[in-house]
Amino acid sequence: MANGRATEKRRAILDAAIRVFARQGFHAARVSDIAREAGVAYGLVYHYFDSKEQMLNELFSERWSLLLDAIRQADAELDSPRDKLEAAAGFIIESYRHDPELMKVIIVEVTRAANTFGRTHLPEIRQAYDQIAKIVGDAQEAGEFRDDVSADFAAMLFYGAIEQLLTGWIFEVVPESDEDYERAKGLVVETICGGLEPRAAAEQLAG
Amino acid sequence: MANGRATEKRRAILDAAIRVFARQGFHAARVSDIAREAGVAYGLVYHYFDSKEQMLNELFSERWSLLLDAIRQADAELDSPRDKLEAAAGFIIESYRHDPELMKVIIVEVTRAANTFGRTHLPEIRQAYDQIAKIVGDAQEAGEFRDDVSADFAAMLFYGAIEQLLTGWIFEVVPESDEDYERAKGLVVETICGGLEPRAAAEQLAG
DNA sequence: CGCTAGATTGACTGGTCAGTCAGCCGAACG
DNA sequence: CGTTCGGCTGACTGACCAGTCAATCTAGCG
Repeated sequence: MANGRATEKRRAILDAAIRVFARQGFHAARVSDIAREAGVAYGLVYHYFDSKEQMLNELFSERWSLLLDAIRQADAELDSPRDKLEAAAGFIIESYRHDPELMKVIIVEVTRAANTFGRTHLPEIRQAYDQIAKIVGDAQEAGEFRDDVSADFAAMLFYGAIEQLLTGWIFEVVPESDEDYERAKGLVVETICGGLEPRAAAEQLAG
Repeated sequence: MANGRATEKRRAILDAAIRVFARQGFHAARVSDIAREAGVAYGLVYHYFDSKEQMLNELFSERWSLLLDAIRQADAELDSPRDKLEAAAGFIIESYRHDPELMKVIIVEVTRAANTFGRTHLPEIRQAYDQIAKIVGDAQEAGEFRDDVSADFAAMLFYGAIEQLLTGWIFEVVPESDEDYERAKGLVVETICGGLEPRAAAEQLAG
């Protein structure tokens, strides 16, 4: 089927773009590099995409919507805020484990590049951020988290911490083991929540 | 004095570069923009600097060494790990308050751009990072911080959290007040330390 | 088999800019 | 007043590369 073939080629180009963007960075990536990597003529790239930038946008949005869904689902299906946050952190870390090149591109070229593409995607990025804030806010109302740290602020720290963690993996070239990933999921949440949760026992006893 | 004049011009170019990099980002910044902003002929830029990149490198290193000194000094002169971390966070936040454009350039173009210039400056960036880890590590040995979270890991979260905070200020265009800055200093540390400090009272009473 | 439409090709163009360079200006000095 | 030298000028060059386009190919259809 011609249509199927065409779709395959389109995908091949997009996948090649991930590899090239991850290897060279968006700016240093030439469209000709992507074409070569995909084993395709230069012009074909422009048959399927309007511009180099559009490829990056598509890669980002495709993946980011999955993240938004995952957080939304975690918020709906889980009870404790800790579990929710762990699910969110877990999804991001799993995304990296599953496709480090794509996550590298997303973080380095979009999420952490807020003056170029991040600008365009700021609304999407904000959504993830707001969802975390909502989880924290709900927990505060329920008395499960202390409320002297604003939910937005807490979300920011949570998000920044995870991003820094991935950035470390991406650039310090630490060869991460499966245990590292698993441990990290728990530790991020444990470290952050330790500061967010009221120290019930101590305060109740003290007060 | 001719020499003094020359030095002045050099500084003017560097300052113009800060403004232009902050406004347009390093990649979109043309050397001609910097020259115009500095009120200087195009060629003069190359009289004082070898390349556009060198200007960015110099801006970064100049400021970053101050940060390293500040953390080192805080570690040496203060006692509690909490105070040390608060001094570190405070210095970064004050740097932003004092010269937001320069900090924007440093964070956006270097610190968070680890595939381009961050690569070059990774050793310097790592030093800051390692100093935080040392503070945490010492606190763990002294029993002031829990030791089931590795010092490197904690440093990463601490650092990522602050960077995200500044990034938020930089891009969300939240008009920050002086109180915001002051509050943020305390809250970052309070939030992170809450998770790092052993809940002494509770555990002692429980155990 | 001839025809059409979409897939595929890659040479070419136009615009952009970092960095160069040949020479001008003005202050200090003899 | 002439000379020198560093500061200073801005037009120019060479390289690079995103995006275009006219031409070729191929699959399927009547």
